[in-house]
Amino acid sequence: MEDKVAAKADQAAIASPRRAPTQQRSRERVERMLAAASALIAEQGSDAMRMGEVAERAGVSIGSLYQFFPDKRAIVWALAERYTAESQACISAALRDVGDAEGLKQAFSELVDIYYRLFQAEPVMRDIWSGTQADKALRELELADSRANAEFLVAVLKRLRPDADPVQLETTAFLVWQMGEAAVRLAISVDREEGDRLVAAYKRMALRELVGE
Amino acid sequence: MEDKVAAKADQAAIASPRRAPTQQRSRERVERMLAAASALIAEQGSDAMRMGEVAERAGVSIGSLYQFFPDKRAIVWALAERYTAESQACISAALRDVGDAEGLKQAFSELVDIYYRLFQAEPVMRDIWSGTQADKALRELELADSRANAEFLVAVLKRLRPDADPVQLETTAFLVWQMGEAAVRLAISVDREEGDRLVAAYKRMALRELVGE
DNA sequence: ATTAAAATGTGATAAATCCTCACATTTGCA
DNA sequence: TGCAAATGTGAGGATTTATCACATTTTAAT
Repeated sequence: MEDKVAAKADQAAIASPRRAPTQQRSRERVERMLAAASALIAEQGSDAMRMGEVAERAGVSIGSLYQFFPDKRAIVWALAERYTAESQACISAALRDVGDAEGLKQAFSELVDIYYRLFQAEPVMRDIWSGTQADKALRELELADSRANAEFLVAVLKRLRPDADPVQLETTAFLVWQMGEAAVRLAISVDREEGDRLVAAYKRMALRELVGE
Repeated sequence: MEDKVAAKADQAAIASPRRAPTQQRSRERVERMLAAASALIAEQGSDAMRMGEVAERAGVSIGSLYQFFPDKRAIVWALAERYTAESQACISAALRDVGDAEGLKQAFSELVDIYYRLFQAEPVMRDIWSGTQADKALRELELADSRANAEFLVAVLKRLRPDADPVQLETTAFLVWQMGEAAVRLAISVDREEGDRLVAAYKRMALRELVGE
């Protein structure tokens, strides 16, 4: 019985490549697979993406695909991981040098804009982070990513308000960050004009919470 | 070619029962189908729910199931519609008699608590509104529901601040409402203690936006 | 260079699932 | 009563994921 539980826990944790490509040849092929998947997701969404089509477009057999990805979700996960790594670097850089409230306003506003534009321009990212809730592993990746990003925010807040309750700051930052992701997802699912208004409203709300107390 | 496009557009719009049950017999059977689906979703989630299992548990043939529901999503949609209808009535009642800022605080805080507890207690609702993003039709149902609920809030705000920009009020209410749904979904996906803190933080943030200006 | 082992590649096919359809039965009603 | 509409059935078509036994290529040790 314990085995079953352990196995289930692993299932979510593994997800990544079933077998790491060590040779040059296979590394290139895996790249082609990811590129093919990315293109198909952009065209039809990850749900409509077919493994056979991914293999065909990557110029490999379906067997090869499953050699490196244990299942369909693993491909999406792999793409999602790249996005989170990239965006974390970007966010960390943007918040690293913030020293006062005015700087936070600037940096935060800019980050929201970047995120908004990214979602508008990147169908793959949009698809992955919109369908997130359906996939347990992806959901957890997103939560972990969000927590990591919120930490950057917490670091800034601790500098600006050293006497505030740390737990309170953590909660606020995490909430504000998640609200931001939700706001952007919402904004891209309505028409452009309303989306812009919603993002602007979110910015005001978030900044009021972050700097004005 | 145009036919294909038209058909695809309809596909999302129809969703509801393929054929309305007019006789008593079939109405009862449809209820059994929905009850079976509800139970299975509570046990395993809507994704793992199998049409064959729904039919079996409802004591009907798979053919009967498809007589009244065009596809799997339609069953989930039907359940979702009931929840939205119920909750809209509840929300409308709670906000109808609000006359001043203090009343709004009370009513809003109570609504958030109810919503939070509902998500904790209702696995079906949790499942449906968490996997929302994957299904275009469901996503639109949720958006429409959210807009309708935001309207109740707008009505209150217009009473409290008759000189404010109506468009601005709409935007704020819609955003606040969506953030609330996101906050509750977030809260139930972390441990209880953190979830409580997040909901409390959301309440403060939202109320500050709604009444304090 | 030889060769064994490891890594990689292939595609027919097993398995799971959704949904349809031709036909049977029951109900409402003229 | 009898007929048309509504309802009920479940085997089977169609699609798609994922596996597996076997073939080929690469690595590295002798």
